[in-house]
Amino acid sequence: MAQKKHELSAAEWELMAVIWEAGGTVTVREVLETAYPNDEKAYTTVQTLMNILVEKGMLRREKRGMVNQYTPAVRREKVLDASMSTVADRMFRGSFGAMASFLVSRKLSEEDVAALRRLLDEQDADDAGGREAKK
Amino acid sequence: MAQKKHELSAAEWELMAVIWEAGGTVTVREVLETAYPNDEKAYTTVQTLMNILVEKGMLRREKRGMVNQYTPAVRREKVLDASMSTVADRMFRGSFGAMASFLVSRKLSEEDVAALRRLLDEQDADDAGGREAKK
DNA sequence: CTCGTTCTACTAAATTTTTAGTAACTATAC
DNA sequence: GTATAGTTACTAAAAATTTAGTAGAACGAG
Repeated sequence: MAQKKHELSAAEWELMAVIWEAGGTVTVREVLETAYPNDEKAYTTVQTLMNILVEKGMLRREKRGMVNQYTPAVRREKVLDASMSTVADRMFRGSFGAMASFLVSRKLSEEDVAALRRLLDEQDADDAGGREAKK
Repeated sequence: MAQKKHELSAAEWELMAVIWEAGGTVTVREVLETAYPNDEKAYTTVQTLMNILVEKGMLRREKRGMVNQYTPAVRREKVLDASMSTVADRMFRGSFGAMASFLVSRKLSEEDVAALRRLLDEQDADDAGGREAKK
């Protein structure tokens, strides 16, 4: 038995990023080779982490033949929602607006800013088109 | 001796948020009462954390009379820079643009979006006024 | 078959984070 | 001046994270 908090740790995010990127089902070997092409971590380390991710409900494990196949059990957006909320709480007193402002004023390149403006305009168009706000 | 990584943990951020907010110099007692008005944590827990924050270079400690006074040794923006970079690396493959887009499309309220747009416009004005890009 | 490789399940240790207790030292209230 | 309340320094243990080893099963090459 184990953890109450099902937040992703740093190492776990590293793996999940690779797994989501892969698109479908992956093995320990595949994740290891993608994430740590120069054996920065041991095979069994990745194996252990992936099993923890199963316990945390982030991955599903299914044995095909001898080998375990892992599939994401949660969409990245869902996890980002939770994680970014945690970050906002921790660093910006819960304000996503403050976080966005920080990014704009200190972190975004000119191209980033231009893209963001385009996104805002699109969103306006959508809103005008009658999409209702989502909880 | 101890840690190599001087990143702030969750509990440490909680305290630093209060301390920066306070504006000046604080004591353990003050931080405890502000952050945990209902004794969610023990006095000595906060004391220990604040001393760890001194070790990490986040606070300066100076004894006034019997009591330790703690002062921020780093500005919040500086720490945010580092921490947000870590978050971007972890969750958005290092892309602040992607992080900002995520916020806009999934997290910001209408008011947040409006404020963000104003900020972008201001920034445009500044750029037009001849401020050069900052590294 | 037997050998070497690969994989799994299980175990466990090192590190970091989180929490708090204890002993001893003041200041002060009386 | 002595008890008390608040503070510090020190210690330490629980919990979570990170890392990896070991034993044994299963597969493929020859």
